[in-house]
Amino acid sequence: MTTHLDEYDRKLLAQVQNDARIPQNELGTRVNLSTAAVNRRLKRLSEEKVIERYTAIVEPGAVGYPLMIVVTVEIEREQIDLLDAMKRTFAACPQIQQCYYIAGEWDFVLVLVVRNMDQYNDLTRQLFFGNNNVKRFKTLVVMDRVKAGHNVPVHIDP
Amino acid sequence: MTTHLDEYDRKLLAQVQNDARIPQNELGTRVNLSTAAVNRRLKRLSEEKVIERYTAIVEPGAVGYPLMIVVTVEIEREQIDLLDAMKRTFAACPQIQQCYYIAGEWDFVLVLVVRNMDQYNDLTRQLFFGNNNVKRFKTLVVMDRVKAGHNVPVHIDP
DNA sequence: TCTGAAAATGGACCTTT
DNA sequence: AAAGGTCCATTTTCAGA
Repeated sequence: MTTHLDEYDRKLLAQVQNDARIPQNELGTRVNLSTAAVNRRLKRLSEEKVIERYTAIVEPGAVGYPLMIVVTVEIEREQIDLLDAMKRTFAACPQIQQCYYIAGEWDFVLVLVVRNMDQYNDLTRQLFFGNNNVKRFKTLVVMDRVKAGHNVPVHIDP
Repeated sequence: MTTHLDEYDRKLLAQVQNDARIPQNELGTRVNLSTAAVNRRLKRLSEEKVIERYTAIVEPGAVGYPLMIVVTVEIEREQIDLLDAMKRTFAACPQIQQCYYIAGEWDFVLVLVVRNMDQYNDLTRQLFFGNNNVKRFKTLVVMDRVKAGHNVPVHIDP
């Protein structure tokens, strides 16, 4: 397990989740640390994989993927090798942004972006109709991305 | 609409989605541009909001939020002010990472992270049972985060 | 925490198409 | 005009004392 995170670490994480390009001296003034201390802490947080990675969030519409779709998938049999193959297939599909394996009525939730409905139809053929371990799936078309991101609350209480 | 993106832009976007901390001279050698050209293009992509923002991805388990849950929500009435109020409530909840307003059987899909089931129960009271515009909701507990991110495919064909 | 070297960013200016 | 390249000043990072 990770070394316990103190309040400085939490404040830093809150900041860099919002904006990863704030310079370390500015972070220092915001959280009341020297630049060097900020530098060491961020380095440690990356090394310990508390910070997994840094990324640029691209607006899908701007690059020609204006349509977002959530899909729930039920499979036929939860045989381990079939399951793993399925996970690999989903993970390898560039249009699939997120894939979660879940407990309950459904087995997978996918979040994906596509150019248009035609492309989504093609994908359903490849991923679902073309896979005889898929029992059924349900398509939920996103009308409004109200909130998107992977920000994790880092404060003690809430 | 945005100025058309050329192949350089697409290559740069692919790179910075994977790792936003690659220095611009390294990006330059990878895509065959000078550092200054890379700098100018990234600046433009940010200004045009093709790049929405830069962020650090934090591992939820490392900060005490090991449990991820997907929730589908059906509401009673799609009255515009009620809907907006609901969106604001969901957007303001720090445990909710993503909130999508969708067409079809359900009205919202939420992706959230919590410390444990107790905290999730508390949240359901606040967000769902405590809101009389929520007709019903379904809880999908994530067992495996197979793939997570917001990477958008940036290449022309696929 | 402070200091300084090395690295990275980003603007000025000139050249090419 | 639009975009690339080189050069250089400023800013940022990051390690040693």
